[in-house]
Amino acid sequence: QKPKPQTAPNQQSHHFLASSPSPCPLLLEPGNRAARGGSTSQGGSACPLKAKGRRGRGKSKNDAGAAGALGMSKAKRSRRMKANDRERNRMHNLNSALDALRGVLPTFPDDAKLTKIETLRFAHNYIWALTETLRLADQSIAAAAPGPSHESPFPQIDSGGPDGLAPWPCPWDSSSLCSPISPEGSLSPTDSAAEGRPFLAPCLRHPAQAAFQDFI
DNA sequence: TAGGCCATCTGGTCCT
DNA sequence: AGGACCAGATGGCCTA
Repeated sequence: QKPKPQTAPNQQSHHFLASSPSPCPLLLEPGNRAARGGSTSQGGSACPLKAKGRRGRGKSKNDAGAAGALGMSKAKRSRRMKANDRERNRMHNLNSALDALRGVLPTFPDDAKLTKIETLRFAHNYIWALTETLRLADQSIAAAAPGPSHESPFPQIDSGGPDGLAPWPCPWDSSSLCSPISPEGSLSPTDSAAEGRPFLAPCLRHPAQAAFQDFI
């Protein structure tokens, strides 16, 4: 395993929603990912063909493989090549969406590009964090102005979704927002810890999050 | 050199 | 039938 620099795995969780010196409590630590290998020069590039002057990557059966020289009929080969083209396009679209997602996540400018899995995990945790922010703000307002007629300016995300979704109780004590790590979660917060990248751990009770989990 | 990350190819399956 | 989606395989690039 590649030794990842370990720097306070739960640091960002600890100053999450607190008066943090960081502009955003969810920022990934730049040192960690800056040390990660690999993904800046080629990974997720909008145009992979530009990578190191190579024309394409990986297997090139298109040229000499099964779809090429082997006994594949011209029609079949044509279908295969078209399918390959669509698949390439589909993956490019997926990567574009991933790039767009990276664009709205708070990271340091000089930070290394998030990997795909990091992007998804980070986005998941970021959403969770924002949700918690809203919930706590709502709690504060409710405490300041108690009354039956109180109408919250914030969505009541944790008390039943707007679309009739099941309640979204977070399994962790809201007073200690740090380290809501669930070892059972397929988002593998432990992986993040092992990598020295302190992502906020997921809250997987909401159906949308379950779907997100499936997606990952 | 090993391991991580990634793009691409490919065949199978499901959907329209 | 054709396209979308998926997962496995393969191999390149990069860093420690």
